[in-house]
Amino acid sequence: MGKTRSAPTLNDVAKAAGVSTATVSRCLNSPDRVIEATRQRVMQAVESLGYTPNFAARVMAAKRSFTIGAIIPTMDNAIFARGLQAFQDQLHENGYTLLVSSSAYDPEVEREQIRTLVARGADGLLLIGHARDAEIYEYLERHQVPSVVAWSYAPEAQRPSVGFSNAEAMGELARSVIFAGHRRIAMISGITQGNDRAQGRVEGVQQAMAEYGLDASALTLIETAYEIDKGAEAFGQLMALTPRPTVVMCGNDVLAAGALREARRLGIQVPEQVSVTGFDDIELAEIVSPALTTVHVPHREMGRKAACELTAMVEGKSEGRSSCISTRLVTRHSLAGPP
Amino acid sequence: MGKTRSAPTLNDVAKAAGVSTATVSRCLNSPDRVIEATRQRVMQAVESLGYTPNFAARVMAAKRSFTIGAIIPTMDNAIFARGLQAFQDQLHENGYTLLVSSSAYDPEVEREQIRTLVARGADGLLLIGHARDAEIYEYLERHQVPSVVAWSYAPEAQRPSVGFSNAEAMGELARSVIFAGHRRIAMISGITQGNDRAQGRVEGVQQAMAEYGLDASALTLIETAYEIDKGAEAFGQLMALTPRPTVVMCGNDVLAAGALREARRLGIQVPEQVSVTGFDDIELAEIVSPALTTVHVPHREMGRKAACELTAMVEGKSEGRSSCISTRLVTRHSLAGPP
DNA sequence: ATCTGAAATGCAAGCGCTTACATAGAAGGA
DNA sequence: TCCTTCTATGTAAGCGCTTGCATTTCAGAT
Repeated sequence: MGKTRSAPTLNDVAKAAGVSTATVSRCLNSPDRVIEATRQRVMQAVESLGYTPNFAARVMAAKRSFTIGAIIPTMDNAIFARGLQAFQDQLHENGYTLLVSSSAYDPEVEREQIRTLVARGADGLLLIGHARDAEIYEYLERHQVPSVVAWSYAPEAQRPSVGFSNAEAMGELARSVIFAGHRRIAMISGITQGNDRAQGRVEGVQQAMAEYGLDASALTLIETAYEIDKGAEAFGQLMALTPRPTVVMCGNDVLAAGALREARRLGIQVPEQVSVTGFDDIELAEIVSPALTTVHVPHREMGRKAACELTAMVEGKSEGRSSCISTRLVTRHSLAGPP
Repeated sequence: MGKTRSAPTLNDVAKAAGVSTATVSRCLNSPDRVIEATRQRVMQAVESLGYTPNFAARVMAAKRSFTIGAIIPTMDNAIFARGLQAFQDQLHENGYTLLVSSSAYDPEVEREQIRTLVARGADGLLLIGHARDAEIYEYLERHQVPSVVAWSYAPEAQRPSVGFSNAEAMGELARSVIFAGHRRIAMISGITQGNDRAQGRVEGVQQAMAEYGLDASALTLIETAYEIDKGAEAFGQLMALTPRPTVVMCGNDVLAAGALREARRLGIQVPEQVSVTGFDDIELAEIVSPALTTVHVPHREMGRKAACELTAMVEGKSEGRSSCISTRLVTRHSLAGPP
């Protein structure tokens, strides 16, 4: 197959330009430390050889990767998409690259991914939610990798977090549900085990019930994975109950979409016969019919803030401050009074 | 600041276990080349030090990263999610890690991402669609990075591809639309510029029309970005036409979901007053109402096949074979005869 | 007991880059 | 003119790992 031209290295560029590798490196990394004429010669060589620096070598020598890692529970649905996109955009603006992996809500997998990302030289990590083995935080500390937690706000934790109070946000929605007259309340929650966001949302509902003098332990609760089909299934079970709940509050919009789909299949009118609510206000919420009454989470804002905080930490400009973003109710058509 | 215990290296492990670094390395990479007793000692040291190999160093020394890169046009919606998930799962089974970036449908960005991924030592690349500068393929060749194209099937191209014929798939749907009696056909397509999938889908409709003796140039076509809002907007424009089309074929389910949303807003009954079709059969298709008549693409199968082919190429076990997967029509409720 | 060959382990040379330090000109002041 | 002070560039030491080759070890054969 003839001469196998293999990828050019710094050295090749240096030779071609008649300078040392140090100069080429400087041209690429701090152009102003090199005189104009030399720089042009070097850049030309780079261009004509089609040189791309070897990342591994660079990371190794510089001990800096300008890469941020993020581990999200799932890529399957849109829950994290918008926030992550904003996170990435901001990161890019700040000169960093994002590496994403998904843990499938499995702590064991997550731990593994964290190690992988660190081994790959991530300068910082974005984590979702606080619930996590202390050992993991120790590991990050040892490797001196800063991290911020998003989708959850807990100023009392020593970890910086950028998010909102899941309990309060859901509580607000629950109060308006109760205010609409509902008393037989059911909830389809995500798995609360090891998921502080899901836990917070359940607590939010319970607190609101307590506030209104309802028996919070009377809340009919089904926990299931955050999938459309699961939401549909849970809704089916709930509708088989006697007496039937008059409202089904869902842990997120995906679950709610499943509930709505099942309602349609069963010929149950929403909101005439039963009300349904969501959480997150992803695009889906507006597409389903009836459009979902839900809690709007400013994902973009959260993503951007998390990115800024994290890069500041990586660059030693911040010790890690938590910030709280505020959610708001979005009233559409899936919530009405009880039948 | 006291003693800063920093991350342990191979060397630290070697010392702790009283062996050479070579032995530790072998323990980790080919355990059977090391005697049981030694291995135990080493593993114990690894464990107690909390050692994680430095990825950059490993890649550099081994010239192998067991990493595959994928550049998809967007992460925003679910179009690529399912296929990519399957791709990743299979990759994981084969012992590889996936790195994903999204190009926002911008060739310039894509080219950059490809370079980045290669620089990061990706052993192979997954690309979406064929339309791409020849220069890019040359670059990949020079760096000896194999690639496979997915979401598109073109056996005549020298690049291996795993996908389906977008034209045929859409053609089949179009034939059934025409068969249902529609003559005034409109289409909301993704941007066809530099997107062979979108082009193929449009051609599919036109071919079907030609087959049935309709004037293919009479197809009312709107090109727009693959976003819900855009789909809604385009649908609005189409409905303002006189005479109104009796069916709106959408380039994918996302666009169709937008169309349906707008129809509801305008008080237009689907499919009584106008029919709507989608493409892809993502979860969304079943959630919207009426549920979409669409083309089912076996994304998972495609993802797995692409992963297998690509890893085979990386390992020198394949020269790169293309394979075609087959789509099928899914009849739901959004398509009926013309009013 | 000695020899042989295979198996286990050690040695050390890189992989491609960054960067502290050394060096060489150039420019300006005395 | 000579010396100081910059500035631009070169030199070379790693970064943490893998791996070809050399060396040691040890079981079995003689």
